[in-house]
Amino acid sequence: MATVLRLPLYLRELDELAQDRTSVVSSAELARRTGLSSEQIRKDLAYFGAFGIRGLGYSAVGLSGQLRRILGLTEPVGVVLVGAGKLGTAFLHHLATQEERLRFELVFDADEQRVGEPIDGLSIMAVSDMTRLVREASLKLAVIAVPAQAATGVLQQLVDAGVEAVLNFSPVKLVHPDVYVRNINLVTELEALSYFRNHAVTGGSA
Amino acid sequence: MATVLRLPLYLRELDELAQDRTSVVSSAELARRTGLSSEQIRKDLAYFGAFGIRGLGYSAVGLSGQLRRILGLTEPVGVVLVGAGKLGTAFLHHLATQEERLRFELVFDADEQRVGEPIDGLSIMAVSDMTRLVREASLKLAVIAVPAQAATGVLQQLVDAGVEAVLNFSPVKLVHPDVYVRNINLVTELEALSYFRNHAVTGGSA
DNA sequence: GCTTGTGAAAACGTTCACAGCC
DNA sequence: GGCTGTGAACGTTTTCACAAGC
Repeated sequence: MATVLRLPLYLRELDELAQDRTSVVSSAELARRTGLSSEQIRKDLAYFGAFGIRGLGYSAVGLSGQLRRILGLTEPVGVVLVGAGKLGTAFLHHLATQEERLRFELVFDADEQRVGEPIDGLSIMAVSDMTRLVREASLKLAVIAVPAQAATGVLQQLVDAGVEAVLNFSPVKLVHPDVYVRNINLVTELEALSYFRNHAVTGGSA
Repeated sequence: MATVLRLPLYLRELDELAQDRTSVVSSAELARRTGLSSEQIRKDLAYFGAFGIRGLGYSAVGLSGQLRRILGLTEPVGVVLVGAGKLGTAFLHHLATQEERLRFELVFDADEQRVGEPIDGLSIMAVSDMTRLVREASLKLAVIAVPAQAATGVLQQLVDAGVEAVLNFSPVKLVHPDVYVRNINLVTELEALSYFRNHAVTGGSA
């Protein structure tokens, strides 16, 4: 659902506004800040309930709390990273510095040589221990950043370990009947850019 | 247009199949390989013309050529990277090793200390020279991987330099009337994952 | 017989317009 | 008066069903 992908965007703005605990924000103001339309924001929020006050707007603190509840981010959520190559490492670092609600707790890499290597406060673990360690830590969210040929196997191992949602950066589209997989293919995105350059389409998304 | 975002996916599979220059592939086979439905693939391809042969399928070599033409990738395309932090560097490396149709030709970073630093065969340039150098190299595609507060300014400089399409990884949604901007917000994607974990939605996208 | 190409239907997402409420 | 919440209109994307062609 497209709506859900926008909630974190709102949350980000609200948390900034919520530093003044009394601040009230209108859908128009959120629209300005996020680059979306105000009616879209109202529709998105109304889908989950009536959080606003007519004539006034939304309480920043209140709405932020609602969104955190909806997203399941009321307390920090642990994430497992598989693949400590350049991309995985960059994502790990990105998250460690930019986001406190989500936290990588385990990192795995297929390269035995690198097991034990410290990386942004964590230590690389061996994939052979993955299923056990992920299960023991009760991690439900995973990021896959491994080469194409390893991706399918890694996904199955993660599902076996109890993971319930996966963000996949490997260049193969992963699908699994039991868990939600979101695929992001960076090369594909860039190649598609080339089309839009030639066709002067303006605007964009996400 | 959703169709365009899938063309690179087809291209990838076709190029693998096209190693046998006589190979012919059906939409069902492409569907299996890409995780999409066969009718979707036929619709996508039919949107740009009738490339198949009824009863047989599509010539891998022929269709690959058509898609390259449609995407504007018949010859290598130069790309400029702005922001040589962890994320930008990872993307640079990723592209250098995984994709020969697109090639980063210039890299910029705001940190003066890093100007001249070698990076995957390129040398980091100063942002102060960006507009001039990008224009001289006639680059039309750009990737932005800079912190939020710098993103808007960088986008405008790139547009001034003649860039026509942009892939933006900074956490602010960029919009510009004159060029196509595709925004990818990694933190947002991961936060949304948390929702899908809690709601047992299966499947995924892109 | 097998597979493409396509109109029609359905699902999904966004925008519009305004009634309802503070 | 101002802003939310929502039904209706619109547009896009996907799925269905099948006729057309090798």
